[in-house]
Amino acid sequence: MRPKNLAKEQAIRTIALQIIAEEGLENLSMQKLAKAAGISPRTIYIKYENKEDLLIKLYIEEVLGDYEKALLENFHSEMDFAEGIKKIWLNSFRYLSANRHAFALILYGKSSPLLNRAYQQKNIAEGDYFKPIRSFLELNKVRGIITDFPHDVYRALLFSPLFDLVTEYFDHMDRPRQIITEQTLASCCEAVIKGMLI
Amino acid sequence: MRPKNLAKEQAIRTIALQIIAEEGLENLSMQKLAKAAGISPRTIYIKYENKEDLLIKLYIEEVLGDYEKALLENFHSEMDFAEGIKKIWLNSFRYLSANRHAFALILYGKSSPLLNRAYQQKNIAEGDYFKPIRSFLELNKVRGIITDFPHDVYRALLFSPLFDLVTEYFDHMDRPRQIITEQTLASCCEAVIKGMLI
DNA sequence: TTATTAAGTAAATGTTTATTTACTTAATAA
DNA sequence: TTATTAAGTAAATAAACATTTACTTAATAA
Repeated sequence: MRPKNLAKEQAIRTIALQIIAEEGLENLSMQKLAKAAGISPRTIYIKYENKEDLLIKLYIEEVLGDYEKALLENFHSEMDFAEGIKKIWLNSFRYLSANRHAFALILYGKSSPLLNRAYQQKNIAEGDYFKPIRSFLELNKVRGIITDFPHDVYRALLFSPLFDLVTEYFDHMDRPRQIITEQTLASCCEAVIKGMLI
Repeated sequence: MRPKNLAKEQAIRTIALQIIAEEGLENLSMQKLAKAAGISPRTIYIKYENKEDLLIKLYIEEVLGDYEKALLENFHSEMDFAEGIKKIWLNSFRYLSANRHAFALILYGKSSPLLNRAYQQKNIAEGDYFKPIRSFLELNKVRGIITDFPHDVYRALLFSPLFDLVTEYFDHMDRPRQIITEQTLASCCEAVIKGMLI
């Protein structure tokens, strides 16, 4: 039996993310992807059932999976609160700024009904969101270190300003002056920490 | 000369937003839109040059224009800081939760390169973002009430957790239990205020 | 060596796409 | 009343779309 060419599978993923980041999800077509990856359209269908399957697997398994791994590096539920939050922010920023094409698909995950639905289903199956972060917050809540908010509020405070600044970071990179730095990010992180502390 | 039927123009906008919210921007086609609006495809081209023009005008002029108006209702640059922020949050929440189809396009504004570019160009032409909010923040900064952050950080803290919670609010409405309330939002708003105060 | 089998290709499929053509309608201004 | 004109329609166009068909290739196992 002829073995799979893993470089081709990788090319499909890489080029798909590139097209999504540069031209938008609404301009990704199977033929364009195949041509840009230097393969036949049929080859995409060896691994993926159809276009929706490709997008969902790319989003859930590849992109979110990788991001989750990077996010939690050297993070532990028992860390000091401020240290833990700073670790998450720095891990996120490092990963997302080094993977701007992946970041583009993460952003689509918030707007596209297809990807959004896939994410909800994953959460129903695997639990709401990154477990170590959930228990970290729970721990600091019961210890009386942070205010008792619903988890949605913790998540909103913790991730959304960070994502917003990463977007801004890329926008500025494409223009003359670059305003957002790791230091800007750190100061925003401090504000978030302050807002959560009792 | 035959006069324009304004109801048809309105239908194009309303139905376009509905399709984007329910099926995604990537599944909006001119023919689907025309059929759903009960008009001929040609009629869309009376007002809009092409599909991109329709999307950009819908986003920049209709949706963002309306949101900006709603946002600033009864808001003044000279307001007390906490009062001002709460006003913005409540105005936003009221508008966005009453206009979920518009909100869907606002979310695409953050992911779609087409809409994102249009937004940048609007900002270059008209100034970075909502002017009264900008001067409100500037005023509170020079008065020593809030920490001196770059404006991108203010914006990230002020708007992105709010948007995140509105998304969550809609998600929960589609499922059995509704968790996010105006009160949840208010508690997140308090955390944001706390994080910004000196 | 050769039969087997999945990987992979090029080209074709039928459908959907954005946009246009050729025409009709409904109002106004003369 | 009627000529004019933009609004509007239905149907057509050509390109692009997702997916499949029919075939070839490259490895393994016998």
